[in-house]
Amino acid sequence: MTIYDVSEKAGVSIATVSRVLNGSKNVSEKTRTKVLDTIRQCGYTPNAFARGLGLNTMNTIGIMCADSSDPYLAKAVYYIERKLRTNGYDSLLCCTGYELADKISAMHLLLTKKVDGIILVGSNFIYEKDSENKYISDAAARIPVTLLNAALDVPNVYSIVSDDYTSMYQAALEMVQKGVKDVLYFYSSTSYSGKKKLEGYRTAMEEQGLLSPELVQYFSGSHEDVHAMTEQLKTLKRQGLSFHGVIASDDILALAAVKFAKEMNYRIPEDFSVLGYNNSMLATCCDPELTSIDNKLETLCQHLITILMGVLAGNEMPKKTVFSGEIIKRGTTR
Amino acid sequence: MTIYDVSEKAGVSIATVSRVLNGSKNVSEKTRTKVLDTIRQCGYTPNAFARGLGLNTMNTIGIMCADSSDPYLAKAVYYIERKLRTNGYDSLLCCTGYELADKISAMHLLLTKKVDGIILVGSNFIYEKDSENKYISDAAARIPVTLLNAALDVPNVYSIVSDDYTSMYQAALEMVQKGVKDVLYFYSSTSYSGKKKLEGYRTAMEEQGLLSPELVQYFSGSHEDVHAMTEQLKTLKRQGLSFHGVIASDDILALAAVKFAKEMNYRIPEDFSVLGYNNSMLATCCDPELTSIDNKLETLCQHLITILMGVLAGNEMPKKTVFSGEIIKRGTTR
DNA sequence: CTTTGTCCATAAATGGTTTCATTTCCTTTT
DNA sequence: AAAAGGAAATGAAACCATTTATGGACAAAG
Repeated sequence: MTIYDVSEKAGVSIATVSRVLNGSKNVSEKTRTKVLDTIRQCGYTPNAFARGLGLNTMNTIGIMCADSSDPYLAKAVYYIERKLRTNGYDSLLCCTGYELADKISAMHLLLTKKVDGIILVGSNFIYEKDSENKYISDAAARIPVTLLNAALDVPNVYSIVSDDYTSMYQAALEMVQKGVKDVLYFYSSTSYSGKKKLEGYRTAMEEQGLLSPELVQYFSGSHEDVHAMTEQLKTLKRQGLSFHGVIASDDILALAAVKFAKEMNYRIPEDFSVLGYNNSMLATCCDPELTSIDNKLETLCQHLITILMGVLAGNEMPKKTVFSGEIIKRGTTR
Repeated sequence: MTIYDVSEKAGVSIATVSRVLNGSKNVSEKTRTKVLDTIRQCGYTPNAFARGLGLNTMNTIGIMCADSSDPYLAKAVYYIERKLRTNGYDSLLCCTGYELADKISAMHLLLTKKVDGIILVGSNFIYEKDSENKYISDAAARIPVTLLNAALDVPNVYSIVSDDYTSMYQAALEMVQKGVKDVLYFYSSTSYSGKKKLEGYRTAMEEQGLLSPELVQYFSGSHEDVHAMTEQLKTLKRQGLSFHGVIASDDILALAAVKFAKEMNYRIPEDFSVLGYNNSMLATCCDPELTSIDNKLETLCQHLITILMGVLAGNEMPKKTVFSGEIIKRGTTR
């Protein structure tokens, strides 16, 4: 069943069928109903590939995500996909992993498939060196690229970020002011937003004259291995490091800190404070429940889609948008 | 830059360029290198839409998932996407939500986009009535459909399931045999696999003469609302229901049960046993850690892809494959 | 009688793949 | 050595299903 069959059956040209299909103005009511009837009768649907060829688009957006099984990124992908589809776009998902080479090849694949835009979900797509971000600017030379939780100042790249720096700065400041002097920073990511968070903590502690290198601890193990995280904290304790609060770059690290505190028989939050990040489901799974920073993921995603749709419609759009986070106070802080 | 430009520059016909591109046999080594050189020189890439039109495929698989932000489904989507791509297929993701109407329209969308196959991730796509599953058989009349964690006996539909019935049966039996007589079943899903799990519990309890309707409790609230889950258990207790063990259809429900037990000052597992399902990250986040049933998600996904690839290659493939689960013993059971 | 505007058909363009026919070249036979 | 046969290499053209530009027919208005 092709547009030719329809045109023949309806006794009009294929151009007229196309016009009816696309709601073009110059079609008489009589012809319109006649064509629509024929289409309904024989259940015709336009061939998507031919349509793509003619229009040079199939209304598809490429979503790149290092690991969509990470709960936070999964939520982002979910929001983005739903909002894209309500805007008439479909999502081609690429889980790239964390290797640059794999990201580059996934990017090539999406460009080859002729998507209309690319969304990079998560801060791990931006690297230190400009040369390592070339794959992004190259793509942006062809189609708009949007970044969630990362920023890059390059033409045709649009960044949507939450103000992780300030969130962490305030969180650290608050914890110190509540009397926790030796606050350990526990992190597992050196990505764009990972750096911002660390910077926020550092600045706050420095201003209070409390910054110490041993209090900044990197966890290099698997992202889901709560055991190993707890173990690392225990080892630090055993080595004589004193800390009565943990600010974590992530709820799961925070959860490990809570586990650690319990095993040490500290009272939470009286003897030991913990602060997480992302305000994920884990925060309410924990006992006591985690105080965590919410970075308004859905708002970020909504805005990202708005920006991308604007760009695709040919409008001028802001290159970088910053949203502020919010500390959700629960049981692990005073 | 089209295939015509390349053919002109290389002094051959477009057919030859196409043959070189697709690794056809009948091309002399001399022309092959000449064409490849020209292609490299001018950085030509075939137009994906034209290619799709010619081949009637763009090597894309549609993935439908009610809620890809659910950790379990997110993991499944992640595995599936990665494995698809290593097999040369891309993933068009559709998060449908739980409404049948939305599933149907997402299905239409995927068919319109001419994907080569459809994967339904999660057991919530199968309904009681045959008429409600019509959207699946309709799709299967056109392209292969594969089901993860659900089964449907319809031509061109391939089901990959874990044996939830037996897993639950054994888990319930074991708990009873360890001396927990009043085991409450706590569930939140009435999907295909949800029913199988409940059936497993029911049969085991019935065989022991311990089945009681009040011990089967449905949670109707939000999937992430641990509070409400715990609250429901507390209410039951307050109403005089006696239970010293909970078998949950999901780790998060199990986690709520652990919270409940702690608030009641029960010792786990001495006074109170809990068993979860999915062996998710939550299981090791909990304190004590959850005993949980692992249904080998990655194996299921791997097999699903193998089946789908086989079908797409034109091979005869098994219509239904069943894998058995495994109880991962941790701290919440004796 | 010309102009304007509406409606519609024709034809070109989109960028590939594939089939079929033809040429080329090598081997075998006479 | 010439002819025939066959396989490999190549090109021309058909085909895929649409959009869009162009232009023609016809009716109403000036």
